[in-house]
Amino acid sequence: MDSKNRHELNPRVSADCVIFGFDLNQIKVLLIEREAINGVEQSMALPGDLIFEGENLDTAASRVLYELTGLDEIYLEQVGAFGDPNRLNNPKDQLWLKAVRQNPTERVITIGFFSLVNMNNYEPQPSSFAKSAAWIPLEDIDELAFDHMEILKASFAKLQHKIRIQPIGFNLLPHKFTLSQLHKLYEVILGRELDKRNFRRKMLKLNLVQSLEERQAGVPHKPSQYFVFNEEKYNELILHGFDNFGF
Amino acid sequence: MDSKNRHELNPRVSADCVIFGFDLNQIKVLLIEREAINGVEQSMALPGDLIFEGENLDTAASRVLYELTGLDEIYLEQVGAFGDPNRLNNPKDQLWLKAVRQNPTERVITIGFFSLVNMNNYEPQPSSFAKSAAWIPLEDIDELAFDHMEILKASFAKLQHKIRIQPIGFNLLPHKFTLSQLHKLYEVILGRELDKRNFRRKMLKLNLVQSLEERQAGVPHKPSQYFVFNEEKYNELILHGFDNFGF
DNA sequence: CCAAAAGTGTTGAAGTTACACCCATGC
DNA sequence: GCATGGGTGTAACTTCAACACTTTTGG
Repeated sequence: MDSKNRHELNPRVSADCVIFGFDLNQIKVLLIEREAINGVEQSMALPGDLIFEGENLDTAASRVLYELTGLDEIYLEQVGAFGDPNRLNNPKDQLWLKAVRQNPTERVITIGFFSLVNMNNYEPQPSSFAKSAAWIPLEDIDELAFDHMEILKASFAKLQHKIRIQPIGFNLLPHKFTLSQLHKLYEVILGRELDKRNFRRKMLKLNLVQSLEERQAGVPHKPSQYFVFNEEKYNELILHGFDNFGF
Repeated sequence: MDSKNRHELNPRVSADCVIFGFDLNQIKVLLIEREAINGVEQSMALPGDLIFEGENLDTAASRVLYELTGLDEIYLEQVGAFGDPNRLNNPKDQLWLKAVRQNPTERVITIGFFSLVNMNNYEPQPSSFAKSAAWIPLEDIDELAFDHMEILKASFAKLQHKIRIQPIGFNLLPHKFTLSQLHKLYEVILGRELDKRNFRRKMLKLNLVQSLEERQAGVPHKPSQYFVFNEEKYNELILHGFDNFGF
């Protein structure tokens, strides 16, 4: 490509990120609140941006994530390209694009990503920029700008599928966690109850977690043991064709 | 988007198709042979094209498939977007692009698809156009133009994964087939032997195939029974959360 | 002592793997 | 009658699903 363009925006291609978090009770998504335009309220939107000419697609997604949250080295996975020619043509969305884009009617293909973050590592600042971000419970989201609802649904479907095959859920948890927290995480992602004993048995058999001496303190019930994720074991399992968590 | 542009090409986005076939013995891929440029031989390439401004991504992929093979209503699945800024910058590839593209140095993001076809429905015509197509055994392919090798690998990995979850393999077979052919298909896609008796038992238990009265004729061994794919049963299984073929 | 969540084993059913021989046909 | 691939059953093992009570803590 033309080297003169490397730091210019590519007006035809963007990256949008579905950022999942887990507050130990439910799945949340980090969304952008946008100012009303001419008095018309705007739906929330996924964080995203046009890519730079010299930029990889996943670098662009990482950049969006970093610029919003300051977080780096985050689990990120491409979900696919979304390119309906009419994806930006909703009148409300057009209002907004006219306010912020040089050429608001240009067709843009977006590449959707999802990422998994430990919510504790990012607390949205009230209106830190013009646009402010908020963690919204997944189940409360029923409308988003553009085709972002479609991207969100595809992302969550991929997460649901992938968590059964690879232990990516650990990216949503703090460094130390209890088995109950992990259990709850699997239940909310898969959308169904999992038998507590069977869950623990399977998880421990996989050796993906190792227990610490430390226990919970200050809880009004039997304190739970803390665990950490065993990365070496994970890498070993990946090599040997680990592909079934059993759920 | 600007309606004036609907029938123009979008110079920044293309669709490339990995077209898989199965000759009852091995997996083949339909590749494009390209003329040498200035005496420099060109690697084979995946069929693909820039998209039109008014065109959906999967419509563009279908169009590529249709223009090449005349086939319609083919199993097609998006694999993802491939957008390395240097993906077109190999000198040999640049030679070719200079010969065929208006702006050969423009960055192009491509959306990769794979499709599954019944090879009997398309016999490449020797040089039917300037460019001719050929079915190449998957295992013989070790070099392709641009980043097409990467797209091929991602596509095959997705095929391998998906065939364990959904019975998409039927798209590679003739309308009537034998269980041995189906068995062989699974073996070559998964890359390992599967026990004949266990395979048949599982497949029959799923009720995804139903036997015809008809048997093979003219074979120098016990003639095999023909089966057809049971689409109603498939749709029923999809609804009820069918997600494990058991391999 | 009460409420709350942590933690723990067993059993029956289902599914998976491994394995060897007879059958029908063309030549 | 021989070569070729088609077609079949069983037994040992592993995995999965279902299920209830005791423990530890804070208040």
